[in-house]
Amino acid sequence: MKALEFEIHHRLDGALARTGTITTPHGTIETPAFIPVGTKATLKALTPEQLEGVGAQAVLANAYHLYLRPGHELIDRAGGLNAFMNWKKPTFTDSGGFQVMSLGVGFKKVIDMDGQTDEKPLAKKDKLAWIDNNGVRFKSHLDGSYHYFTPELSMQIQHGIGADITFAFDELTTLHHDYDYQVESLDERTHPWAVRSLVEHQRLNEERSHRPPQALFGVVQGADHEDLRRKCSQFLGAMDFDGYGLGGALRKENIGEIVRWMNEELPEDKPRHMLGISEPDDIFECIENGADTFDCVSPARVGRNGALYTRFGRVNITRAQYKDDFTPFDSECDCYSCQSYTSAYLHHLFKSDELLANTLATIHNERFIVKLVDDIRASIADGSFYDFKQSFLADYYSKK
RNA sequence: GCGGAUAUAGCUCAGUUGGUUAGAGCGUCGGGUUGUGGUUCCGAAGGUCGAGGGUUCAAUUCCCUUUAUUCGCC
Repeated sequence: MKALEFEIHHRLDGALARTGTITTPHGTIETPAFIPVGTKATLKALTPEQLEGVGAQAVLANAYHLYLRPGHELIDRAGGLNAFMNWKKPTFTDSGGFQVMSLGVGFKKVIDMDGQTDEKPLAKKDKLAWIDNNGVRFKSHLDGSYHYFTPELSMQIQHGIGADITFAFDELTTLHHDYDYQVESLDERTHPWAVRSLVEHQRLNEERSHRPPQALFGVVQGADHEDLRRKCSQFLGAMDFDGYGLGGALRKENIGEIVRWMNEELPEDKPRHMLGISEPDDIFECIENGADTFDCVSPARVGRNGALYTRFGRVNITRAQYKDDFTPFDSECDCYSCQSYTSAYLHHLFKSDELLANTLATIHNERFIVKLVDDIRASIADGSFYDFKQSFLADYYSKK
């Protein structure tokens, strides 16, 4: 059994977009696809059946969180992530590399897409991560205990968890780091760590032959510098990864261009996963420029806070206009929430701080983004991508 | 009937010996959220300080009257 197979089915003329299938030991993913995030082996507020109900083809969990609790050895003893969380389809795990940045530099606006923020980095005393060229020292946000992550440990954790697709341990820099730091980060950490991740990964796949083989994606960094993005893509592209993660600080206004720089250099016959992206305009840009899969917490997070997606943009269900609106929130939506409840009821659940609010909002938002990417996939297959993009985005941002 | 207490934002209450545009929590309204540090962050609106009169340069604050609520006693 191979860890991963990738087939390309359709291509978009004049662009890097394609449709295809990623096949893993736990099933197949039709791409492009949106992969919901279940950080701690659950998509908050949803059962696996509900997650499947929104059309999720896979789920992405986080090595850092599961290492701290309940521990990757425990998940291994449970039979792996799929068995542990009762999820039958493919799984991904992030390496913990994101936490190097979020716990270390700690910008409140984590990705800081536009690079223009008033947010200050964490003061030294508030930092929970310290980086060196061998790895990263973390202070657990749960109990304050110290842990030292290396590429090898990240891979051991990700193999213990047992996701089908894992990611190399990398350093996510921000747009606030200067060019020299970006160069140093690639040369001293992200590149050598990718090599070490791959070596340890291959060793673990042999050692753990009783488990289904796992795939490893290298993660491209380089912030918004074309030379660094291309250089990193070439470096990682020459290695024996099963696919690639497109990561790091991405400037919102030219996210498509940055993705193109990477995908022009990366091997065409391997899948590319866009880390942490889910806004509709970003998704269109990234797919057009060759991204195959996406993950992001945003649909779930904003949903739990009462912001729901519609064809005409994102709106807060807590707004007074929904108080006595007895129609479905989105009459065009085929999700369970919109098929079964009114806006007035959703509004009431949020105002009352009821748990079901989280469930219904998460179902709607995840379904919305999953379906959007499904529709984009169909539009590439039938050649209507540009028309679909134009009309969708015109509606979606018509109010802004 | 007598005595006491209380009246400040929609609600529950602060308001320091009288001193610039009277505050908080909750609620209301609007916005934010992009490889998650589980119920979050930001902002806004809203008050003739029960009413009337008086003292004072100045009253939510002191005095008088009155109204309402509430407690206790006949």
